[in-house]
Amino acid sequence: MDQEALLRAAAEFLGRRPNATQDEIAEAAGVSRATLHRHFAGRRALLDAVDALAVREMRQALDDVRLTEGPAADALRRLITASQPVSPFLALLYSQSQEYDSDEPGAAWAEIDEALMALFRRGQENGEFRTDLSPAWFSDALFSVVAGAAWSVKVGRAAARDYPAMITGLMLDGVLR
Amino acid sequence: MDQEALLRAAAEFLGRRPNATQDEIAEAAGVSRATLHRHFAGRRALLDAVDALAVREMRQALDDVRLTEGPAADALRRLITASQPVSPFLALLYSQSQEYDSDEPGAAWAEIDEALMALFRRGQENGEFRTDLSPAWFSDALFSVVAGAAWSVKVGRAAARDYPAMITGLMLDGVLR
DNA sequence: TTTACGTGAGACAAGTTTGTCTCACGTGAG
DNA sequence: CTCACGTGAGACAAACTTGTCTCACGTAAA
Repeated sequence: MDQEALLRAAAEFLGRRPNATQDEIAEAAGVSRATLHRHFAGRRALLDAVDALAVREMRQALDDVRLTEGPAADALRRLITASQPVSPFLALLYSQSQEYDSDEPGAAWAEIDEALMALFRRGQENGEFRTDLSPAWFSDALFSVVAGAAWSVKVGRAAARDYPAMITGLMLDGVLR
Repeated sequence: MDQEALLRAAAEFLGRRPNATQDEIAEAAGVSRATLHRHFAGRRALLDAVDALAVREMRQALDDVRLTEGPAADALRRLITASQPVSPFLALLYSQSQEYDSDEPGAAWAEIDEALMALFRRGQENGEFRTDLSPAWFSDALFSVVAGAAWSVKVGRAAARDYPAMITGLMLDGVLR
């Protein structure tokens, strides 16, 4: 198992069980605790690596989908689709970045949050999106819904292939017919 | 501090920090660890009590709002409003109920989940709600959005008084104008 | 074949958390 | 005033987790 795959497995498990012990994480990732330690020298290092992975992937997603191009709703759809690989651990990092003891991860997430809010603002300013709810809420809600969808997929309540449509449908149009 | 207030404070803190130690929980609740222990004899007992509190409050909310009466959308609005007191720790319990080691809490949550899905199905059958997304997803999404809103309120990104409108707006109508 | 490397298992020390208890104190009621 | 009660602080043992290391093994490449 290469380090990236190990890190991803650990991240996904931690996304579901923030309380997991190093033993449990290692087992879930299919390696021994010694091996986990060899790759990530301690829990702190592992958490930092998970955080860095999520930030990197979110930044990549933001770059790839070019949030500033085209209609805001289309950009949001692209982003939702691009978020799927990081979705199993996204909410873990984002919400805990507010509880984190280190300044740097928080700054990275703030930047990502700002990019999302800018997208929602753009949509509001050009008339695509409603203006009675705040961009900050939209950003938080998107993270929440992404996390919820990841969880649904993980526990088998939804199919992975439905991930984009589930979120897009709900975020853009809501449940009303 | 009476036991219920202590439990609620602990639950809210745990909702934000599932990893919190007993020391941290006690401090957040404004009591000593010894006192926390006197009320809840150990972490297991505390978690069980938090779970029972959330289940009780959700059941109360479901009873109060009478999900089977009136239009499904109105019932959903009533439920969203009624969920506010339990929102800070709802997602903690619901998502962890799937990871729980005890059968009973899972069963209680399954019952609550079923009531929610029944509401969404009712809405779909009578034409109020879209049918292309599943009631299971709607239920999961509601829990996620409720949790996200609670978090937004807690960290000051949204006002508590806006809680119902934030969720109702997003869940029912989405972000599109 | 040998060598290099990565690994798991197991051991052990250190660190942390938990469970539990005692003592002293403060508060409110009678 | 005394009594009853709840509490925090502190102590300590037990349990658990973490960090770290060594040894033996398996695998792949030369």
